Amino acid sequence: MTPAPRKPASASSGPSRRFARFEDLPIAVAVDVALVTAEAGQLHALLVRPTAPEAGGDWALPGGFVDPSESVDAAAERVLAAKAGIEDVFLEQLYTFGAVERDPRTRVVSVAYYALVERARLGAVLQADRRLAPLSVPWEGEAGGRVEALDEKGRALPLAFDHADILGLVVKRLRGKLRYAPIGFELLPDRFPLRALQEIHETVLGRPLNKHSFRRSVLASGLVASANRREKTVGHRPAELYRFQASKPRKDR
Amino acid sequence: MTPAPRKPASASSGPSRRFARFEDLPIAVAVDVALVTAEAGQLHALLVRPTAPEAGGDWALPGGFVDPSESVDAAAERVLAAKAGIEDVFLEQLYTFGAVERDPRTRVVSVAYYALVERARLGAVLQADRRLAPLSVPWEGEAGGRVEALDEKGRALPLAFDHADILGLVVKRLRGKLRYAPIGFELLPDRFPLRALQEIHETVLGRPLNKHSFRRSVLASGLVASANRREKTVGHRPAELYRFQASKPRKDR
DNA sequence: TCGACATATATGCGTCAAGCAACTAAGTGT
DNA sequence: ACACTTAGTTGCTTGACGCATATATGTCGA
Repeated sequence: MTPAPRKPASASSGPSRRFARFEDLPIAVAVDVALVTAEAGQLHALLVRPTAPEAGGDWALPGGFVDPSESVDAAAERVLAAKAGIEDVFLEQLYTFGAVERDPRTRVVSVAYYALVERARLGAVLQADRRLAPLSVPWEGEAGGRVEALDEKGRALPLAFDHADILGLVVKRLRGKLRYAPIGFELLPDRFPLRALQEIHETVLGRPLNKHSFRRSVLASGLVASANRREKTVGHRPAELYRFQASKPRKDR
Repeated sequence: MTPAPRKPASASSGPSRRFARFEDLPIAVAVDVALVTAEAGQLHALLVRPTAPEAGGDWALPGGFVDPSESVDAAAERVLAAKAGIEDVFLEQLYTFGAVERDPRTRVVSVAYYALVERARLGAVLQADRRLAPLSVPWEGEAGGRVEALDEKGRALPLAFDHADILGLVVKRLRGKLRYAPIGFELLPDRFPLRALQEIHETVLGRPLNKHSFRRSVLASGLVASANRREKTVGHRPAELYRFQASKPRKDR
């Protein structure tokens, strides 16, 4: 999974070193955040190139160590704000990666998060050092579900550590969550045509959905309300715009 | 959420203490394992009384600190084997609890796991210091979903730290997972009547299921196969016994 | 030995959600 | 006026699920 040095750094710093108190155990706690959006039928994630060549110069998810005075959740928010300038978005813990040698330098346990944001909010972030890379998402049933990040020519970008695994799990989580949670709205602007929501779902699930069925179920869910407005189009009938509505007036289940 | 001392121990050991290397950051990494089984229509979890009165003498989930030389997953397995004598069971990461003051003594980030096992495998474990406590499981839609552990008289046992939150999340996870994963079999012996599987599902979901529908969907799933055997009963028709079958010969979806 | 009893298993049918296809609606441009 | 494109609707079919009821298979007691 990771190249080169195999022994953890803690071992090389003294095999018989003892720690008087458990809070001195040399395990660093970090967070990695996958900032995901959808555009043109593909999922995209924000990647940064580490300034230091420690990770082999590979592209990486924004991340950082957890400060002892902050909660792990707060660390994820801080990282997202510092490295992407993004606040107040859907941010949820994904999974904790605790393999011994996931970082060849030293022992790091990383709590991975994923955030969802509409594409338009990322404009200011996309600079030289930071990029929004499209993800090559494998078919749902495929073994492993390993996800690659692609550059502008469709080549796979080398990802640091186990960050490809993290992205793979993000996609799995999104697919599972879409079945019962309204996460599609996180990737859309305030007002949107139903077709855009369907495209989001199809992008996440990786398969086409029936227009009538989708429309029927979304409207019946009570999660959307008409904005009494229409989109501006250039050669065809404009679609009605909807907005997300938190209330969920279904009977039960 | 937790009583008494509010300041983390790291602060009291020197407010301006610096750490030369990030691996000396004073955050301890621990695992807590909820060992869950089902019996008589109720979920049960294994609780231990800490030998030291550090946690206020409250009942707690089996847990321990992660050793720098082992993965977090391995630590969970080790804790389960050491404190419950249980190996080779369904064991899955649940969530990582990272609030600053979840343990009033010092900063501990805990990776929670849950394990499923059939009741019969727990026999040797239930001793004076360890107990299998029934869980009072709130109704699905209920706010918070906080779960209590009950003693033999139905009174709520005081639980250490945020362990009640962990148990609440276990129940939520089980309910969600039951929809698409065959976790019911983990709680049953090798051969079982379908009625027992339905009882497991009803216990986890907290609501009755239609017998015909349940039977139909389970048999259609291809996950069970007849064991060509019947249970031994004492006054009525015996049920056919089934066994879990890994293959899943459905077309898709 | 036979019938009451309890639980298992099957049958029939109504309801509802989802899928497929074809149709109508509302814009722009020639 | 008519072609073109996308939006939205209608009708029908299929399949999953729920409820009620009937039949099956064992034990047990009169």
